[in-house]
Amino acid sequence: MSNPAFNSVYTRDQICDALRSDLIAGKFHHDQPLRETTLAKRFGVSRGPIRDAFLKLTQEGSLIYETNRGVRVHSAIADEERDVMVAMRLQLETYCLKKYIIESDSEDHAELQTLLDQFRIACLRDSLPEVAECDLALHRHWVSKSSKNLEPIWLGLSVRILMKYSRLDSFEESIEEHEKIVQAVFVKDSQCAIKALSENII
Amino acid sequence: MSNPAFNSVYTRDQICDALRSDLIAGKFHHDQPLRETTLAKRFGVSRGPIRDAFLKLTQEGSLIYETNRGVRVHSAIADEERDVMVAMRLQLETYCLKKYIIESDSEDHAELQTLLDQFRIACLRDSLPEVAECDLALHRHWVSKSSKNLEPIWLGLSVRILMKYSRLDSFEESIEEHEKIVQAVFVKDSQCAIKALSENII
DNA sequence: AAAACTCAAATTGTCAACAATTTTGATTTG
DNA sequence: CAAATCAAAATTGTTGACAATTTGAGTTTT
Repeated sequence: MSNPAFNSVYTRDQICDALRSDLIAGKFHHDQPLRETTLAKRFGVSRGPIRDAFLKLTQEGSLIYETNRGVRVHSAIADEERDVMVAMRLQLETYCLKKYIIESDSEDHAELQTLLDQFRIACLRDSLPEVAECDLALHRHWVSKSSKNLEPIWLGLSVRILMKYSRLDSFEESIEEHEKIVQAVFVKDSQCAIKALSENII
Repeated sequence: MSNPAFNSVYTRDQICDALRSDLIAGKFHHDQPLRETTLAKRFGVSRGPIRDAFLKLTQEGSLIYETNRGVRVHSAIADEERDVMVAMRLQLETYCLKKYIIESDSEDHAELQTLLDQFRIACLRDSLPEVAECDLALHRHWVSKSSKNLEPIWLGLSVRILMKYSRLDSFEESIEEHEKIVQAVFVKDSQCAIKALSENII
């Protein structure tokens, strides 16, 4: 929320990421319109980069665009639709995690450990936006390492799924789930990792 | 390819659709960079709308964007990745088709019939770009009617899958497959429609 | 001849201004 | 008073200009 007017050199992608975080964190209402000029001021840029970010987020599915009317936050998805998305995401991540276990080296594992630590810290802080972001970053790690082609598809799914439940019931439980996955990855136990993953993504 | 300079009032989305068709039809090579100015001239607009279209296509996954270097056509996906995408797409369309069968009215069915006819014509003409486009339009019909939320995700998957095989082996076979699906839809035989769908999406 | 350097050309990034459209609020009309 | 009308304000759409960056050809240096 606090964006210093000075030294604000936001790139397209940074603006996009910042807005996505806000969306996941539920800082905007459903159907709330987002105004180009308002955000241009907030990020200290002109409307061009803002429009770019809007288009990306629209394609991801978290914003809706209508000609001459701009974008607004997407309305909530139905439980049924969410179920379909979850099943698709699980399919995608299962493939990526298997591949990751085979191909990852110790450097990757170190990075994974860091992401897990950050996730744990966010949970302990009880900060929903941070937890959601760290959750996303953790999963993104193995997806991104496994397939640059699947990554954008994964992101679209995950954002919508996270938006639906801005409420992760129990943070402690969530830590345990992720630790289970990462542990299985470290010992290269594919089957166990997939099992833990399918319990996490629901 | 032939775009009259006069009366060229392309909107963002039209440009996006036109480029997507070209991409699916294989009119650009893999890794070929797309230049903003070149396309701006072709569509008779300034660079702004072209950038918008690039961003959408990038998010869909058919283009790759690098800062200060613009976009280029995405490189081919691996067979493994394609298999994952196909499985995801099938899952998504299965849900949509079931829902469509329940909810569609006679007006929808008339539209569906039209799309099927157009697909048949394109096949008989032996024009790959047209066939690909009609194929997409047909499937898009029931996806779009069933879920505006799933539509963008579906599009991203389908475009990449189609790009991989710009070669549909047999057009006659493809007609039959689609006729089977549509027939089952008309008589509201969900099970049969899903079966035909799963034979079509491979 | 290969590598490093220089500078112009091509290309993308950003912006501010203006045009077109939609929304808002006040006013008129029945 | 409700509905229709109209003008002003807000907002998006598009453009051309300029800045920043990358690319590529030619030159120099080793």
